[in-house]
Amino acid sequence: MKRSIEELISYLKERELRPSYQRLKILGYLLENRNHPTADEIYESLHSEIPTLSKSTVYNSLNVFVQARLVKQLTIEDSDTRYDIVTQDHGHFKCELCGRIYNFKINIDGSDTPDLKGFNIKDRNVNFTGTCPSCLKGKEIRGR
Amino acid sequence: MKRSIEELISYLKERELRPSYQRLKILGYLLENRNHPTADEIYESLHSEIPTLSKSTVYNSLNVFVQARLVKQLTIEDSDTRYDIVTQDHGHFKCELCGRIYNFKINIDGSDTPDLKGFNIKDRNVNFTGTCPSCLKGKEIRGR
DNA sequence: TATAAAATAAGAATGGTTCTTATTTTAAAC
DNA sequence: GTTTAAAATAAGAACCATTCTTATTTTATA
Repeated sequence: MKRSIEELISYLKERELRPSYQRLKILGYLLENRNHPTADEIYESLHSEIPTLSKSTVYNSLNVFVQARLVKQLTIEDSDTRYDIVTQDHGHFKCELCGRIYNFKINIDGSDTPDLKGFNIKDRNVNFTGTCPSCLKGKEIRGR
Repeated sequence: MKRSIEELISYLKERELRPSYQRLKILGYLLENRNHPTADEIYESLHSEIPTLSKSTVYNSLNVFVQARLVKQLTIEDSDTRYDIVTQDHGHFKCELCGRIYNFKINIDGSDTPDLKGFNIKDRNVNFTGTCPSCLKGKEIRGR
């Protein structure tokens, strides 16, 4: 269900970020599209709605959101930077066939990892790649 | 201890990769420098030794090594692509102050993760960022 | 309403990586 | 050792994701 504008404004004001129209749209997009979009996907989608939207604005806004810990930036493979509105630690699985990204629950915070004794952990990323059940099923059916 | 040329040649031949001089040097570099270097770091280092070495060759060789699963490509944050000769699953911790990358042992293969039931997992990456003990110590001493 | 600070627009610039093509190197066959 | 085909390299152009620059617009405060 779509968030109200007031909710989105709150999101930003709580973090002392000015709620410009563009920022609200970008934030709204991330809340409605939890498929870890790239900056380009966000831009392409909103650009049709806001013809004057600048790609610089999208990048700038995303960077500001990441800085404010409102959004999480993730790179699962290559230099494929994506954004996630769910900032609590969780894993990401990327299917190499269809490219879809699945979230999964993780139980790893590193505090009990001997190798990391004395380290101050700020961010945790768990990223897997492989083949999802849908694509595995497709392969089997095609007899590959 | 430096690996013999014969060992390096074996590494490549086992995977049906032609052991050109440049490839042997790049592979040797990764074995001797297990600090997850970037392509540029590898290039800059070897370039003084092989003045005609091309950056394309470094990228090409690294990509071929990754393809052959001889080397692992990792991206801990941003679009900071690095290479690791240790291909067994393990975690990486990157210090945001000094930039150093630490390896740590992980106990996560996903086979017991309910959310990933039916998935075929090919690669696992666990990446943390934060502050390492050395930098934390430095901060304390400076009274920050 | 006025004003200062922040954000945006638009495109230039940057830099990491890939592409292109001529040349060189490798390896197999003889 | 020579020949030859295939693979790899060199060198720089090209690409593209992202950042930078600066004039203009928007936001928020007084």
